[in-house]
Amino acid sequence: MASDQYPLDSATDYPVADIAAAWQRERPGTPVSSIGIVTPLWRLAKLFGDDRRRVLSRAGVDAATLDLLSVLRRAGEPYALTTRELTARTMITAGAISQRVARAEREGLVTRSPGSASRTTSGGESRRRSVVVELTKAGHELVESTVDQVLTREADLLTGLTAEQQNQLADLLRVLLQDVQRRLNDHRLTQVGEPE
Amino acid sequence: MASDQYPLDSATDYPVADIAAAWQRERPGTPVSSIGIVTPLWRLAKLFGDDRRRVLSRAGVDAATLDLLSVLRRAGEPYALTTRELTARTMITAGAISQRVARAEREGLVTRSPGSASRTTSGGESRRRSVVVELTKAGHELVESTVDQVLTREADLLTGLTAEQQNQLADLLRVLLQDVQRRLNDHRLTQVGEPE
DNA sequence: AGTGTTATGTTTAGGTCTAAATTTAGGTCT
DNA sequence: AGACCTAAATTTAGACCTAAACATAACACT
Repeated sequence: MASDQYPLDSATDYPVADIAAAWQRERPGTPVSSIGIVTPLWRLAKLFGDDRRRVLSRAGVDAATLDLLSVLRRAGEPYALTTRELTARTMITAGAISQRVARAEREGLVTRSPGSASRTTSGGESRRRSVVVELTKAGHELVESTVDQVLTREADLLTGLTAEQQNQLADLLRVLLQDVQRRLNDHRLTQVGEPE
Repeated sequence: MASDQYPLDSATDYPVADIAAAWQRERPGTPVSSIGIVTPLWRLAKLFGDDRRRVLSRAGVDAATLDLLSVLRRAGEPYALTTRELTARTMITAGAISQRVARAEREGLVTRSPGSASRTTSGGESRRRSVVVELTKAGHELVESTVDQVLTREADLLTGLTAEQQNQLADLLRVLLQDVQRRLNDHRLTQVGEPE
């Protein structure tokens, strides 16, 4: 049976509201105000992530690799970016990019080549050492054959909200994301712990 | 320098809107409607998760362990639950729970003991074999000393939204979460791929 | 009681990530 | 040119997770 393994229905019986209530009961005064947002945010991210992984496993790819390929594909011709640019667009560390690229290269989905001979590109940005990652034919095809499937699936999962609700939600998330990013760039943990 | 490593400012320069636009440009017809919700959802979950991890690393705990301890703490006296109950409340697989508990036990934060002699508990639920995980004094103290810190920090990160916006967002997320959970329980991938 | 079934837990293999250490190439300065 | 500097990329160690295989205790039924 499958339901032994999958926590698909997990936490269904433990609504987010109960968590805040439990803290209040156990530790009156606990600042629970964030729970109503942060917890469902995590749960939804997990559900969407797990679902995407399962959809992609049929195509023989993992979500991390497809993410890499998608960034390259979206960049448009010639479907090539430096490692540095990949890091900037991907929310993961440079080390993780290295590993992603190494895996994808091993599978023939991308190629890696020493970046252009520098010599200050047209602009003025002195690209030091750089590695250019480029989509191969196989990589390109893999994106083409899976992206619509993934995005269609995810759109389906959102149909529980009306179009208007979806717009509202998207707006709120956009605003919050921007603000949180700004905050984290400013005081990066500066005042959280002890005065030093 | 630290900013080499941390992708804290990551994707700041690549707004979510650009992703959908890029797909439209590269592959007209791609169903991009979900991107405005799913992508910021993931980014926010990652930002909050990374931030929590950093806050907790000062206290010498990892987020996964604190999550386990918190569930036990919130359950109230006697701060003990079976592995099965933990799995139900935690959104991760039974195997992962085993590992979390093993780690926490190794650090003296919880104890594990063979469950009660079954004998159909008061209700009618015939608890088969079960393992009871219980918070130790050290585990209890660790929760007490970190929870407020974590929750306060997260509430701070949300202050970019007005109280009303926060309520709206929480409502939408609650509705969506419930609906997505229901959908995943029904057709678990049933009609996604090829007809078989 | 004996046998099969099944709920429950644990282990293992493989994959991914972060943070920190390390390597390497391009630029700089004298 | 030679020594230094430093950005960029990679490697490594450790943590965590899933999926699947495995182990085992309780139950049910004859």
